[in-house]
Amino acid sequence: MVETITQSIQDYLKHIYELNENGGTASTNDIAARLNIAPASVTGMLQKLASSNPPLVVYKKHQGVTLTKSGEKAALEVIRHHRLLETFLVNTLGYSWDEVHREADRLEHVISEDFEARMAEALGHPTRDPHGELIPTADLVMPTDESCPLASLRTDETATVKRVSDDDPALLRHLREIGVIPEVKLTVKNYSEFDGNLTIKVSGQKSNVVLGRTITNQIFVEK
Amino acid sequence: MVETITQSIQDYLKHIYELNENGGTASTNDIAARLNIAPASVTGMLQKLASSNPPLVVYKKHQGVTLTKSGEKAALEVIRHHRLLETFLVNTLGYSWDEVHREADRLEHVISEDFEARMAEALGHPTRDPHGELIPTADLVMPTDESCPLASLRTDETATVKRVSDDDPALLRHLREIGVIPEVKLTVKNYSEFDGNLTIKVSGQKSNVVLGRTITNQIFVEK
DNA sequence: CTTGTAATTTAGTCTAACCTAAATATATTT
DNA sequence: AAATATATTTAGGTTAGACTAAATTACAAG
Ligand SMILES: [Mn+2]
Ligand SMILES: [Mn+2]
Ligand SMILES: [Mn+2]
Ligand SMILES: [Mn+2]
Repeated sequence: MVETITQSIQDYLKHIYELNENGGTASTNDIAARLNIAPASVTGMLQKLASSNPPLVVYKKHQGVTLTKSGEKAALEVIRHHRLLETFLVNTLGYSWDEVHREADRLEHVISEDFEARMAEALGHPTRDPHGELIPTADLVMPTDESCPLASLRTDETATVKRVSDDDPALLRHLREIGVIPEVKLTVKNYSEFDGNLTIKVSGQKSNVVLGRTITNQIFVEK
Repeated sequence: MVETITQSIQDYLKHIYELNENGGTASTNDIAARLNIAPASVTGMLQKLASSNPPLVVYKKHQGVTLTKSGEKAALEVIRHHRLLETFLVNTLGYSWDEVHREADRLEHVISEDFEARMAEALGHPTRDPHGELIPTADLVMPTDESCPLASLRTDETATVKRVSDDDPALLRHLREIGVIPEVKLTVKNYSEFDGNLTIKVSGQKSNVVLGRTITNQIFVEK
């Protein structure tokens, strides 16, 4: 009696997965904010996901949710679709990295497993999408991510950009302009105690850039 | 007050377009059969499409529907998506021609106009899909089709295959095997008065094949 | 430990798109 | 022209997934 995983449910699971990655449990409000849906509607859906067979989330009133094993598999399936699609759109159809997210957000729900496999094959089984985000494997295992926010670095530390947040096209265009893309090396020239600004030397760029917390929290690096 | 054209409506319009191409008006039952939906539900939808703003179909009780100009544009938009997608799946992802229809039937509703344009560009603005069906132009005009059913040919007539019906994967695999694909030449060696069977010599194939009415009505040729 | 605020849940509605069963209109035979 | 068969419509109902407004619970600060 495995109920159907609709497109809507897929989006819930995907966002719960991402919230779980950071904060532990995903709160009703956070899910609502991400999905642009009223919190009351989210509560209804969480109850449904928790009492489906098999349950997709673990839910206790007022305590948010975590994914069950089944829920996680379903989430990783969608995330794999999303990230392979983004890679495919960039490599095969010449999209730029700030344009792919919205397109992938719709396509992720309708491609077949065959389509997924053919993309992976055509792309040479990539492990990261154009924003550097890790692509779950075909058997739905998420590789471990070693990166930390650029915001956590201090003066004189050097690191390699691994991934950047993909949901703000304007930010992505800006990052491309200042050369902050995956696998690029950078050095922190200065840290400001007061506002948290970082002055950064990006490898291959002439002039330094100063980046605020909002941005440096969306860039992930490995030292 | 242009109401939203949902995925469901897109499918109605697409099938009404194709029914209009043959029979003039599309009947409730024919639409129902094509969409696998109860006739009563189709009536409800037709009433809605007729009274939307702008109206998408012309509907008078018990007399079936035809598309309005707006309805036709919306239909051609979906059909263009569908046929470009089929071409793209074959050319870029190595699908065989019997596998593409189902995939395209889902994707056609979710790709952006940008995706459409990029596909067309990448494919060199094709005019026919893998089954030989004509692709509406970017400004949504359907090229005129000069072909007639193979079933209408008689002994000693020669013609070029232009397109074949795309919705039965088993038939498509069979046609590929006997060499009946677009742009291939063939000659009618015999016509049977009784069952309508045609004996065909397909260019490039060793032995003749005998094809029944069900098949020869789904193959379209130009003399 | 009380009180105010923020988060969450409940209750009641709405819409799109389907369904079945019954009623009615049209078409085909006799 | 009537009788029958087929096609279509009407009526009433269901489900998924959203909404708003009101009620409740949890949490933080005094
Ligand atoms: Mn993305
Ligand atoms: Mn999505
Ligand atoms: Mn097709
Ligand atoms: Mn479709």
